[in-house]
Amino acid sequence: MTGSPTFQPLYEQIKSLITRSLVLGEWKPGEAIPSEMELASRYGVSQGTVRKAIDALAAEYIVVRRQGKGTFVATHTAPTHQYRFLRIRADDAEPTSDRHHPRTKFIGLQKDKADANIAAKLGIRVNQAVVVVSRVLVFDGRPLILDEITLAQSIFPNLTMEKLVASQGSIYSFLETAYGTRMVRAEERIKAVGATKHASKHLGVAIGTPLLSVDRVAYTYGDRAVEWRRGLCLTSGYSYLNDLA
Amino acid sequence: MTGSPTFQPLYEQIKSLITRSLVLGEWKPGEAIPSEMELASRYGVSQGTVRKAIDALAAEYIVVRRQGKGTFVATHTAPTHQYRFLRIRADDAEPTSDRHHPRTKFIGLQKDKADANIAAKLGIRVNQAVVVVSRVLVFDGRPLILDEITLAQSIFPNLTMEKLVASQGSIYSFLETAYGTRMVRAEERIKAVGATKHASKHLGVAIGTPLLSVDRVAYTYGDRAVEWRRGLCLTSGYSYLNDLA
DNA sequence: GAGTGGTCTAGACCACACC
DNA sequence: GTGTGGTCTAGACCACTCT
Repeated sequence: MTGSPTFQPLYEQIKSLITRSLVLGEWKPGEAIPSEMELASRYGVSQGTVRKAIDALAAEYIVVRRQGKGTFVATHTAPTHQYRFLRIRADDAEPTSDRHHPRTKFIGLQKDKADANIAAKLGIRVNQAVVVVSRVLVFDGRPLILDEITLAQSIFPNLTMEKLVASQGSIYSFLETAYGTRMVRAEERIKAVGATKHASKHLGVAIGTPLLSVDRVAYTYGDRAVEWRRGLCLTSGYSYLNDLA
Repeated sequence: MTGSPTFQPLYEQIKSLITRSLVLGEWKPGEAIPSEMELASRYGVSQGTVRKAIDALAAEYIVVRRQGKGTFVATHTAPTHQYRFLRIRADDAEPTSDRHHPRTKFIGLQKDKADANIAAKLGIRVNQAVVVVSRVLVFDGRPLILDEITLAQSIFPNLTMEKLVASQGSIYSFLETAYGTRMVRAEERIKAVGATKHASKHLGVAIGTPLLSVDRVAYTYGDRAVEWRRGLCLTSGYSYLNDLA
């Protein structure tokens, strides 16, 4: 007779509890979470229910299962997952080939205040402090992508060029180890644009050259937007890959 | 001591059996497949194992579950799934809004022979007969996408302009009802290019205007490639959306 | 061998659709 | 009410990893 209008399965609730522990940092990226049996007794449910909750988290790449070893908090630091969100591949390479590590050239870092657009995308207030990182990604010696990455200072304080340059690998890997904030998913909006003067300089092409403009909002646990970026991408010999299902 | 090197779970085998029935047309798109209990007794396994097989098929949108009613073969004919693979959205629309049905303007249909590139993509022999359909998709009165769609005649025989024009809705919906071939997934490769003379004419923009070039290979059951297309897409006021996970 | 995730089963009960 | 898919449980056994 309670008449709960919104029925929520037990495994969804368990999934939320596990996610909550991830947000609170009880288990850090790369670490193992407790075994299914342990979690089952902790939450007072059967192992099968915990399993279904973890299945859902594994499907979202929030955790990774390894048979015989345990279940681990997913991370961007592993070489194979460094550039998990990067969809650019050489046209002559296999889509599945993971050997495409670009080299990063940092260009600048400016402190700024959020305008209305960025404030809306990041869910912060207008004029709140942000950091804008500019960089170029170099593939096989060719500068292909010019990125402008905007982060809220409240979440990523004391970010400096020195730290970025010192960090190896992807920026997500760095943010994860330095601030404990892991990017879980992202939304991209793609357009075709002509190269601006600024882009033409950094990518070494003529002004007006067609480029992909890739806008991205990246989210951490609990669908919280924590990054906005715009990438300008040269696509001669390279393409943006997407699987539709 | 048999030492089976490649262990395959029971539910994977059941999944293959169900897929086989789909390929053979035992259950047509839109129809219900037998209940879990029926399939369980047919294959001599428990209901839970059948459930797991169907779960996998449902995750790939090959079948659709409806609580209380049954499990149905997925289809492109439902209004909400007509343009399931179309990722273009108006910038001012919600990404989730499904009200974006474009209008189709067919331009031409030519019979041709597969060149090396198309033969490789479609897995057919060079010089095998193909049909190339040209069309423009019109959004809100504006011509946005110029498509060139290549299909093997062996799979889609007797395709004519009349039939296409007479068909309502998406081309996948038509191919599904007319030939029973359902597109299950697709791979796209995206580049930025300048509008050719041909494209500029049909999209009403200047030559050289930056466009998205979207190459697609679409697959039916069993990962069989059955369509190759190239779309040229104008992105003023509209974007290509992609979710990264 | 001990511990982990992975599979399979059998049965109970819940939520939903149709009659 | 009957039949469907959806959830939850309990237990058995398999496959993998490490010691």
